[in-house]
Amino acid sequence: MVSDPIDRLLDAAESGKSIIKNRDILHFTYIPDTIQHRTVEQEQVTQSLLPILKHSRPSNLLVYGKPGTGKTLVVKKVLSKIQERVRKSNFPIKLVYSNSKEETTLYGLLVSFGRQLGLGEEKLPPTGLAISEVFKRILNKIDDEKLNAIFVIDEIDYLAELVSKTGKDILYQLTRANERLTQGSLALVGISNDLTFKEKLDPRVISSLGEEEIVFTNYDVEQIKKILEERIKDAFIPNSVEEPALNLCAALAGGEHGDARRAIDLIRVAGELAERQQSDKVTKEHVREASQKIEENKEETSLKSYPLHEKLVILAIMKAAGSSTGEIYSSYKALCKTVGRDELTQRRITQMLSEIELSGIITGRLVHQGIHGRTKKYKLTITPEMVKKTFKDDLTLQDII
DNA sequence: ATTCCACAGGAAACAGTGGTCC
DNA sequence: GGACCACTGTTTCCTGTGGAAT
Repeated sequence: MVSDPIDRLLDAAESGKSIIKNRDILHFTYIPDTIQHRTVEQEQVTQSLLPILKHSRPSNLLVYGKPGTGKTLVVKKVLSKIQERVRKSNFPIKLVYSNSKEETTLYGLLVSFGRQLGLGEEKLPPTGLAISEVFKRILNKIDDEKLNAIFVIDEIDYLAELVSKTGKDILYQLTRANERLTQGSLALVGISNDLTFKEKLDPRVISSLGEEEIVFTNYDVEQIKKILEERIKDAFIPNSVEEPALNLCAALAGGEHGDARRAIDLIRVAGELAERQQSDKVTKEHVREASQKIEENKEETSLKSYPLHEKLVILAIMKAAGSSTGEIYSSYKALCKTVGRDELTQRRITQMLSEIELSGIITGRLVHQGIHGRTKKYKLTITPEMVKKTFKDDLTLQDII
């Protein structure tokens, strides 16, 4: 009897040889207790939002911390607790959360706020209005319903960037909104990964936005280890994660930025790998493998998500490794010709190259060649096979790979 | 000491899309 | 149906640059 490979895997999965008993726990945001190592910060955040309980407007608040330090979770937890208490006292506060990285435009961010305040499509169309008009409608809504709104703006550094790029001073207007409100109030909670982002802001905004500031320090390796241990206790069957594996996991994530999110991802993937290999323990090797796999996945997804011209540029670099912008550009032009697409200007391609460089798929090095001018030499950081593998599904590219 | 290369990369303008408002 | 708006991806124009060659 020949066993079908699909059946074999399904049988194995069903036979209960899994060492992860609750997968959900292995996601960063799952248990509120992820942030139990953040008691000081929890207190600080609560302190500064306390005025809400006394029915007055709290100070604006800025929260800093590197990714995976639990800052968003803390803010959300505190606010939801406050909201719960306030609900009983029938003092209407309205919590509004938005992430400026997900809402890629100023307009989108404001609309997302408006939606959460209960403005429907007819009051707040998804496009077409002037930003100042959207703003006015939001303020009117707050005033009309005598709301005490709290806007939580996650990754506010992105918003600051948008503001400086477009010249529309949304942040300034938001901080001054209370002067225009007669019935309601508006408080801001900004969350940022970047401690230096304030430099980009208008000083007037800084003074009112930064009324209170709280910094989340990075987790150290010991703390990450504790966090992992707690998760492992609940998510894995007992004794299925070897001590060295745990240590390595904490070291890898702690060494980077003290990123608990990454640590938890790592142990989850390692656990899944171990299961797939029918191993009953998660070993150091699994963690190493997981770390590598996460890297590769990142590369693959970012490669796949590039639009056509970016892909052509990457292929051009691949065909002429270690070459200068000029060479890449002519190689790119040739590729455009073979696939029958109009080529973009060199200026645009230089820009693309720096964009791709940011993602880490290629690296560039500025070289001065005396009379031969200066140029930037690029090369791939991933293997050409990887590129070929991910691009081979793309019909337009099939001929040139 | 000057010149001059081969670009880097900033700023602004533009075209096109998809929408509102009156 | 024309004026206006936001936004994206691009083009156009531009200034700046370190060191080999002269």
